[in-house]
Amino acid sequence: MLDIRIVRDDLDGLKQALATRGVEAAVLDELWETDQRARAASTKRDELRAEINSISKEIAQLMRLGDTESGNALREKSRSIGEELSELESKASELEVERRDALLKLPNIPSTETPLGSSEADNVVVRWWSPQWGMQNGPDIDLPEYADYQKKPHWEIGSELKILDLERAAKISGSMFPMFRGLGATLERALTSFALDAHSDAFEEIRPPTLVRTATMVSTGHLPKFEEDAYRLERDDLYAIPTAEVPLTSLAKDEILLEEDLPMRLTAFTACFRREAGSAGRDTRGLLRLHEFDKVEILSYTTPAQAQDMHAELLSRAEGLLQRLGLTYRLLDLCTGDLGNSSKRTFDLEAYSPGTGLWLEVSSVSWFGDYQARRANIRYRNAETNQIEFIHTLNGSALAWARIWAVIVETYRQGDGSVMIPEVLRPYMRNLDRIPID
RNA sequence: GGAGAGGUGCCAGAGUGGUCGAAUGGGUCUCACUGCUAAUGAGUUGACCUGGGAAACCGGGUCCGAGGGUUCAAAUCCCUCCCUCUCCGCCA
Repeated sequence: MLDIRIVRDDLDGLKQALATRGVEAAVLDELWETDQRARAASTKRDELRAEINSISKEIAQLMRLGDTESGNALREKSRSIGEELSELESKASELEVERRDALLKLPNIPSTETPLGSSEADNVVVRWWSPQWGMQNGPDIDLPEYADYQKKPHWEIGSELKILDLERAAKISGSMFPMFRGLGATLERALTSFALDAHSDAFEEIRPPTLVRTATMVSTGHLPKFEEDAYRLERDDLYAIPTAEVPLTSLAKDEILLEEDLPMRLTAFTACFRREAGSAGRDTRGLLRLHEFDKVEILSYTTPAQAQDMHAELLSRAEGLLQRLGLTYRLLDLCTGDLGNSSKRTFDLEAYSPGTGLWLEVSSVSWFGDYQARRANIRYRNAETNQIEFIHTLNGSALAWARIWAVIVETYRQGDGSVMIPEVLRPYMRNLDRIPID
């Protein structure tokens, strides 16, 4: 959520900033108008309340003195003001709700460093990395050479090795729900332990709930605008989380933190649920797009001053995992048109899938400024000024498993059809070195 | 799911219709006293909205789990919901 003061103080600047993400100026004009009316109404409401408050005090005094006659006269007066007041109260709260709803639907202001653009085609490839060539800057990519036996899509490898059973998963839950079996399931579990251990030097491991209240979804910006994307359990008014970002961001909801406790670093492994409404048929084969997948998330609460360094830290942690897994990836700086609603700046990491020839998004590392902190009402006391300020939130996937699983089985497929296990995972897989063809 | 008890400021805890943003104790911070620590004494200490002011600050409003209602007036009475605890039931 943006600070309403920006609308009041710099409407034109805001129009310009949000135009880069497709917000029309008229929307902001309307919000400005609503704010003016809301403030006028609440000022008037407060005046009437003040009057009733002081009359009530007078009545109390008169009654104590036994002057019931004057008291009753004042009662009558207060009652008639009360009628006027209740009209104003409902008008004011209507306007306040209208203002809040409009404000909740506005996206964040992009960082000045975020590249301008209107769609994912305008995202900037910053650098890429492969085990063969190491780190390279710039958008021009020479892919490592892949053998023909690596160019088999993971869904074929998965059924060949009996480690992925999409048919039976569909029987159980429908399409786009995966089921891993045997060493395929073990691989998922190994990835999880590997990642959580990798962050354990600085991050507190959390196992949060996966079903959350409406307010929790609003805090991160997933509601009210993206209702269609979430699974909802209507009967109990709960939502299935699309990412661990949702519960972790609300961990400190309504709290005032001490500056000395910042930055806070949290990591969590959860299943993630996405309806993927509107994306039917688009890159949905195998594990490319799922309704349910596992992910390890890293998240941080910081002061505004710490945010930039933390963004770099989260990014390098996510990249570090990809490198240790030996997977080719590239780093994208998302443009204003492709940026997530709540984000000021986002880097995506895409791993290369030799089996499909696609770059698969496996991590998204975002800086949200105080946008989510305002929604969740998470603040801290600035030790220097002693003022209470909103914190900044940042988070990133490290990493999203189903797609990583896919890229691993393709990348590490051998000539004989078996899949080599990346060395860093072997301790988590009973020291096996390969998934054999049986 | 059933029965009961409860949710008040940083913490504990009083307060059953007006003088309550709220006693008291603890904590915090400041000052005094003391050779140091401790102890003692005095003072201090909420958030949010809004108007004024360059600012310090001043005025008004809201907030006693949340939302609604009764009343001239609600922490206090009524309704709904949420949460916590105890017992019972069920259960991994």
